[in-house]
Amino acid sequence: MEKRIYTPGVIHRLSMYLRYLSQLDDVGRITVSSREMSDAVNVNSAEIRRDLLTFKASGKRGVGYDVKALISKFNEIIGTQEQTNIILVGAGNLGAAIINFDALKKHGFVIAGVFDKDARKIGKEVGDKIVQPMDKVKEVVMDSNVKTAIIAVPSSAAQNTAEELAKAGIKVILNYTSARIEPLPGVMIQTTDPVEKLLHTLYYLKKTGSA
Amino acid sequence: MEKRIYTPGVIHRLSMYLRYLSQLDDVGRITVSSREMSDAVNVNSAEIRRDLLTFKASGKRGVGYDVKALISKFNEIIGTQEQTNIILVGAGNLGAAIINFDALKKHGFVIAGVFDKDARKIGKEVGDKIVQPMDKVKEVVMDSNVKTAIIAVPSSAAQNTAEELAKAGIKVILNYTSARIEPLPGVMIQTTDPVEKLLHTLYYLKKTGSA
DNA sequence: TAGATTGTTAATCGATTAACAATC
DNA sequence: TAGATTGTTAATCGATTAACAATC
Repeated sequence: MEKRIYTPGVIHRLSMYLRYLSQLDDVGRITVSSREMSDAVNVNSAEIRRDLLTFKASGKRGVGYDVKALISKFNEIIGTQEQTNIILVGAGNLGAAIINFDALKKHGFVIAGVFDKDARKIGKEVGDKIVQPMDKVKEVVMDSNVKTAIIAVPSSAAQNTAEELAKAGIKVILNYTSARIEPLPGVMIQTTDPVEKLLHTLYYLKKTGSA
Repeated sequence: MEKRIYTPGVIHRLSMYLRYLSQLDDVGRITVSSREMSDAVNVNSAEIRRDLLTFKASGKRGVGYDVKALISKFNEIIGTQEQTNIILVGAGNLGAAIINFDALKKHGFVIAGVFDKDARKIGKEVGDKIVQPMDKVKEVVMDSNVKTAIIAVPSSAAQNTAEELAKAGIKVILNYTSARIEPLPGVMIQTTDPVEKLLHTLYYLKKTGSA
């Protein structure tokens, strides 16, 4: 597995490149220039070349880059090969949406268990997973060597859920609610508001009068 | 309405400040120092002071900032007052999750209509909205002066949906799927992958060996 | 006054972009 | 060769941070 760590900005552009390159590959394109990629993904062509440089992907002057070579290079960097088990707490709409995102699978993350507090949800099938009660978390954490949990419960339940997860041995919590979670000893907490980027965009559109 | 446009970075920090300040206000705190805020939201205290400067929020040296004053200032900047109507296409899990985010409401965005192609979903209640068929989009766009639509359909349907929306008079599309949408004349398209930030964080954790 | 904390400047850091020689 | 496009350097831009005088 590629060991270098890139900034979020670079990784973001990388996913955009990948998306566009897959489209090209689908229609049988062999090479692509930084100019073309620039037009398609709206990133300055010099920046693209510099990115490709840091990814150690090289092209042919006067010709461009090999589409398939870039795709396999990028997939390697994103780390699709190595599987990482995570669990998901909260089988509501947001949780269900997360289960169904193939982007997670595509990036090598496997949802090893889905949990919910709501007795009515337990035993139900969501996506291709069966919802389990919270007291099963510990077992799954041990059995599947899980360190990371995504919290997608109602904001009001976020803090409680985090504390339960900490007790069950979870080391990293991705808080996918809009509530702040108080620090817990020995646990890394990352809050990611699910609509944040949507809001930024809307905010921008509103201010510029386009929305 | 405050007319200045701030960068996504600033707005992101602003929402974090707001979240923390509300907590303080709830427990009756009157003032807060940039140091305290810094500890709570993990942003350098100098940066916080500079942010507050650009927001034209002032404090008292040796004391700190007034909590309530900051809150109302920030709400003003985010533009909660002025309502903007938008529509949502796609009443699946992701769509339902979007409807239930009060963050949208809190920032002054009103979902004026929810639409879906799937005949089985039409007429059903999702959140507090009734799902309508796609051929009603035009009507709602006209009646409620809607320019902006959020697309939360399966990736495979994104392009088609965008084209239909363009025909119905939509000017701005927020593509909340992981598919790329080809440019459409007269329409601004913004793609926001719903799990992107989640993936970045996971990617980072994986590479550092913490996940 | 003494201690704390703001307001603000200047330094640093990192990311983006322009430009162009190298070379296919 | 002529045209195109990479690879790479240097310039620019913007965001973050350290530092500290002003002042509550």
